[in-house]
Amino acid sequence: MQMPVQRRTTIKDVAEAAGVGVATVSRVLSGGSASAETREKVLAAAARLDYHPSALGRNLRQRRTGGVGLLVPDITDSFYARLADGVLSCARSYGEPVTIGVTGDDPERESEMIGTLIEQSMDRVIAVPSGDGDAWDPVLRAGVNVVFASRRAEPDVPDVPAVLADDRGGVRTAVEYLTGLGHRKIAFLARRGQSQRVAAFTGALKALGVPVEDELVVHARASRDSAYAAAAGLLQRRPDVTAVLTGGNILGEAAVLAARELDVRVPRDVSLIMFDDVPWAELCSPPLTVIAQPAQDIGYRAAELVLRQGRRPRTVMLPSELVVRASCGPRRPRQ
Amino acid sequence: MQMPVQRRTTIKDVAEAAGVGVATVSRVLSGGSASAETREKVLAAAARLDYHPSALGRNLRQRRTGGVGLLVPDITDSFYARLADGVLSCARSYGEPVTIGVTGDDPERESEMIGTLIEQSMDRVIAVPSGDGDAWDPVLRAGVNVVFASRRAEPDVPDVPAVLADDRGGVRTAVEYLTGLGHRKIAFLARRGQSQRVAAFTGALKALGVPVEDELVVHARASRDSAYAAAAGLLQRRPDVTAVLTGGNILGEAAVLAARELDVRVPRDVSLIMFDDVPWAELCSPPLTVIAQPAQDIGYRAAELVLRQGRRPRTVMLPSELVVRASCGPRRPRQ
DNA sequence: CATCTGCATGGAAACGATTCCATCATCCTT
DNA sequence: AAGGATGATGGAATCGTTTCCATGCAGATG
Repeated sequence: MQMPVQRRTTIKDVAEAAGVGVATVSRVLSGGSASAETREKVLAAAARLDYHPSALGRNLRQRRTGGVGLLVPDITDSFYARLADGVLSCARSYGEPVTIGVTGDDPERESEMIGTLIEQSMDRVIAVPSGDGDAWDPVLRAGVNVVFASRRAEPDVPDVPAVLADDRGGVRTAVEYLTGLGHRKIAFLARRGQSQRVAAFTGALKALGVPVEDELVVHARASRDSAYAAAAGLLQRRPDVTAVLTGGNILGEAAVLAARELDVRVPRDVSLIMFDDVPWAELCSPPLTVIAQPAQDIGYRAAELVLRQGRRPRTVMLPSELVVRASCGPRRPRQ
Repeated sequence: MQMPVQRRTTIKDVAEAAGVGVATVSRVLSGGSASAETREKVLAAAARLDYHPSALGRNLRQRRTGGVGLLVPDITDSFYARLADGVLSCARSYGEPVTIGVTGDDPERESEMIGTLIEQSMDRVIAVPSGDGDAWDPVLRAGVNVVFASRRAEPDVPDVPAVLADDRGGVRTAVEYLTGLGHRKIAFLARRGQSQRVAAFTGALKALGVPVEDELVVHARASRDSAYAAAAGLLQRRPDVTAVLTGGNILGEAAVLAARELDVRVPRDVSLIMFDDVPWAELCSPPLTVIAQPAQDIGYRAAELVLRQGRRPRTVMLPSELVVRASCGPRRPRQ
């Protein structure tokens, strides 16, 4: 049984029903000037016919698609999910739809998605940039309003505002905390694209007079498998390491699993601090000490920046916070 | 410094550059018939001008927006995030953008988002329905291709296919497992809208000859707070309960926290089974026994259904699986 | 040779909104 | 009372595509 598909009621129908011209209907509906009497008639007709303006017509005429595009590396990662939630929540209050793309932190896929966005004439985009800043050139030239969230592109793209968490501060606090507990051999498990955090890490070590070993900064790709391999590799290769800082919750998860698998006790054998507070950090055994990031806020603020016209600051910095639970202890050599 | 915004190159520009008519360009680019020579000229011109067709123009003409709409209760919930990931991954292979809306499991918000979808002329929608099936009437009448994921609307909407996990089977296996361990007072922590699972739960109990107590089915709203309140309330009010089944991972998280707070040991005092396997279930202390759901698959299959034309089955049922870890033990009275 | 078939082609009409501009009525000012 | 300012109004152009249809040409068929 096929339901008859009814033709969409257009502005023309409303105009006819109200006995006025289409221009008048458009004006009334978008808040232009009109006499009280006409306004009445038009609104009545629109309601009677259950008229909903077509975004398509409007967008074509205005040469822009309403709504905002959002590009994140992985929607399955709690951090990006919360970020997306912030964007969605802000966009909702503006009545704007949000189109999401997953880049997998792959520059090529990112370019592909950017292409789609241009094709859609999206003129407002929030992105966690994965790759090459140069990929954003065509977008900017097309007049798209871009805001970066959670990190900048590299090489950096000037004129694009960014909403960031205070990585530097978070890392410094964490490193100070660990050295305070006596740790000297501290490793950093990073994902590609976290050069900002890595820089903050080595900087903090230097500032505290702790020798920096390049080999203690380990890079993984964005997948769970790669994260696990990196974590397990580090723990096996360097039994002298007594503390690990992970650049994200996927890596933190991998570190916990790898430690458990290799029978390395947390925090007895190694202390662990994870970037990003997630609901399960508290449920974990032991509960994890984390550097909390305001993921939802980052998304919300970025959306505000992209949706509200007006002066746009170059950078909005949001605070990170060290949340101490039970995954760190005093240094005890493992060997 | 303001970058000059360049005018978009249109099909007309290409036609001019290639020395042919616009109709011909359109035909060549969308695979229509044309002589080899013309095709050559057109493609060369298009490439030279870096022409990207505007989705806006096409959509208006074809009276439909490409892409698919996706409505989920909460993108922050790992289950829905994975479901969304499945949808995104399938849609990507079709080159279709995905627009996401969060309903918060609130029928009113759902209606609002449905309104937005219609306004956008989205003609393909995947939804985890929150409320009233009747809210979907206008959408269907507008000729939109809808597929439900993870659950059906109630009252059910005929003619809308659904991709579901085998709740019934999962619940039955779990209940059999618990009764096998000697449990008789088994509670179900449900979220609103999980009547399907609740029915399966009471059904399974009946089939095993265990008396059903209505009071042991507790309902919570979609928020973390509400989930915690429900879990804590249950554990305090009914010290005779020795096993708890939770209808989702948020409720599972709440149950673990509440138990810990109230000094109820898992699995010594109560056994716990959670619906939906999440990465942290293994990291939890104790590791949780769960009913795993193929969230990503559900999303992928739903997207396939909505994107691929052709015969659409009324229901696609995907298997659930009981993953036994360490959160269940033999019955030991708490009192 | 006349006609028919088939194909490539381009002009023009949609699609549904916004917005420019010309028209007209009304009211105020001098 | 004439002129100008103001505000409401509707016709028509526009956005960038697809698609209908008429045209013209080439080759096949009677």
